[in-house]
Amino acid sequence: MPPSTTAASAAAPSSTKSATSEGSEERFLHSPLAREVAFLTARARGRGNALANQLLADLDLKVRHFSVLAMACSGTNPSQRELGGFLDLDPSQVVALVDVLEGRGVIRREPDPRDRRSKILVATEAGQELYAQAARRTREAEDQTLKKLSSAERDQLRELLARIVF
Amino acid sequence: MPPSTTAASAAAPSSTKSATSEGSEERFLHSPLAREVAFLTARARGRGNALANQLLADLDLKVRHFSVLAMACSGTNPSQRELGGFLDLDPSQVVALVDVLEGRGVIRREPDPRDRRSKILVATEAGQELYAQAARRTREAEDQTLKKLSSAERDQLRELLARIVF
DNA sequence: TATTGTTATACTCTATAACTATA
DNA sequence: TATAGTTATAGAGTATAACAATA
Repeated sequence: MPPSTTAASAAAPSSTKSATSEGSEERFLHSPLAREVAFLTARARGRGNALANQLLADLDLKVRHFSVLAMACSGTNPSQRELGGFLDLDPSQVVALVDVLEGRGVIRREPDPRDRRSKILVATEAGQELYAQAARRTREAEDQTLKKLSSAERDQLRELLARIVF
Repeated sequence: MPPSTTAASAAAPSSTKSATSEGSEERFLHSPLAREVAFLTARARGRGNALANQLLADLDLKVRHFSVLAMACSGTNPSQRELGGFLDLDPSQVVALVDVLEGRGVIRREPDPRDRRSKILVATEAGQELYAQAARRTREAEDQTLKKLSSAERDQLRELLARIVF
């Protein structure tokens, strides 16, 4: 998911919300916009991202960094270019994210035997451990996000989403 | 998708992509990340947003403006605060978006009889027309995004997404 | 001639705080 | 005292162009 932007606001304390703002949700449920998949996915990603960023905060990670770390831990040995393509990240963004994670010693840039221009991303020992902790938190975030769905419905949602994005 | 950000890059010409980047998608399909709903919704929102922004470009609209216009046309008479809550927009962002749309003469700020602090958003005649044209384009974008799904599957996806975000 | 990673830069989007007018 | 809208500002996130090394 990309990015972490809407994070803070969306996941912010809901304690201070006014009665008016709260009750209006129901009123808007039948608006045409509420039926658009684009709107629904945007909202889902906003909420999900916000929650995940919140749960990852104590590891000093954001979703965007987590995604890179996850791919470095996946055993697929992605090049920076490939990673950017998969995560919808600009090559320059990949550089910045990898710099941070490499600076923390959790991933490494390794030379590609097939192409000396390319750099393969792999996780270090410490990276695998950090990923294990982080993945626990993102699983918790997902579980909370999908709490209204049964196990079968969750699989169904995953399958439908995968079909439209791959 | 989200707002417009990832737009350009994601929807950009795919003609120049290297063979390596293209083929790697399949290799990453079995990575843990590809099974996370957060990742899938992020990617869906990114692609959808990019495509919608592209199709709305000739109307000089972006998804974020379209969303505000759509709500102003919905007959639900949202206040700016309510709109921000529904669209996950900061109050200050709402001001900026409404300024633009009001400047174009497609929506109006009307006084709230119940609360003189609040301002109700409604569409003008021109706004309704612009919305009609824009909605045609977003429907086209959605149709293209969901082209691999049957009608029943599309409804199912909408229903599942709605359950987790409302 | 084209591509990978990199850097620098600008632009968009988002978040924060402070102000006003109402409540 | 709290809320709606506004303003100004800063910060993330993202996109663009140009460059060196390699293909």
